[in-house]
Amino acid sequence: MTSKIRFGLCCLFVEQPIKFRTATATHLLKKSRSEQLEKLSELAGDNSKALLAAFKYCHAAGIGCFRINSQILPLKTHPVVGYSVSELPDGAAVMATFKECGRFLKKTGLRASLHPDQFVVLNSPRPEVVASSLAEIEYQAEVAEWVGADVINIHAGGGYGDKTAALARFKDGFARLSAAAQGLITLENDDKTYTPADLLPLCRELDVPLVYDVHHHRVLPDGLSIAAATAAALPTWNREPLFHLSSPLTGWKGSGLHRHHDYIDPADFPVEWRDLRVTVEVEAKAKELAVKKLMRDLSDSGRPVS
DNA sequence: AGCGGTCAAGTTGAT
DNA sequence: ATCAACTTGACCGCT
Repeated sequence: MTSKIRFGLCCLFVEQPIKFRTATATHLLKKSRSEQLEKLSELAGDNSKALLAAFKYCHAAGIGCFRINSQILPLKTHPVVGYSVSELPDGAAVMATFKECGRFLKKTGLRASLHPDQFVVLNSPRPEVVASSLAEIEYQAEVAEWVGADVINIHAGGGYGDKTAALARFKDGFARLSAAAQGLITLENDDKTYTPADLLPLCRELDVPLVYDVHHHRVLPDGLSIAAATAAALPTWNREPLFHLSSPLTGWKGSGLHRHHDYIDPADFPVEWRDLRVTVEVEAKAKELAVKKLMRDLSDSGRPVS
């Protein structure tokens, strides 16, 4: 049975009429500052309400975790149009709705996470990249505090031809985060550069949990079995462990390996995870339909297909 | 209403 | 050299 597994939905819906809005900086730059803030306030207000709807849907559907889009507060840390919520005309209402999301989370036991996107690179050799990355993480930590999210998951960054030096730089960047943000950061193995074996020593040293992405591990293996990587990842967590699962678009042979399928092939669900009490975020293009189908597939048979 | 061009940001690897 | 991929298409301006 999979009753102890909490499945997570990532950011979006395909069937539910729940939409998150955003804006482009190019468009906003044509407006006055007050017009910019008015527009951003409208988007932030809509998104805070959409987030509450997303939480309510997940809870009702038996989906145990929701990943919040980085653009929940659009362009929050943009160098020109960026803003603080208190500047927004409806800032107080926006914050109140986020805090209502937090109360819903606490009441229901739903979990929430954030995943800053590819532009957040704490180990970049370029100071301006690190600076913008720190700002983006601190913004997401603020949102996390309002809504009670307990994970801000990032990748270690680039390799730059010397992974040892690059991971040392990661530590420098991490040290510059606030204590609150440090307590939320997790590291995920990627499909290009950093394997679980690369990251586990760093995770242990910094007390940062490893988000074990089994798809990335299958694409970029390191000699660790799935069982070994799972067993090593679990003790890095001081809260419920969180893993990632997806299926390749075009099967495990040939190209297209890196791309995500609409749904999850239940055979890709590791048997090693079956009896764990963990969160598994489902990365699939069919979104809530894929999460619900996977839960159905795994419970119908009482066991993952193998 | 529909459609095409465009969108803040980094890094890697396939073509 | 260009560009798609990444957690994800959405928005704007034109017809």
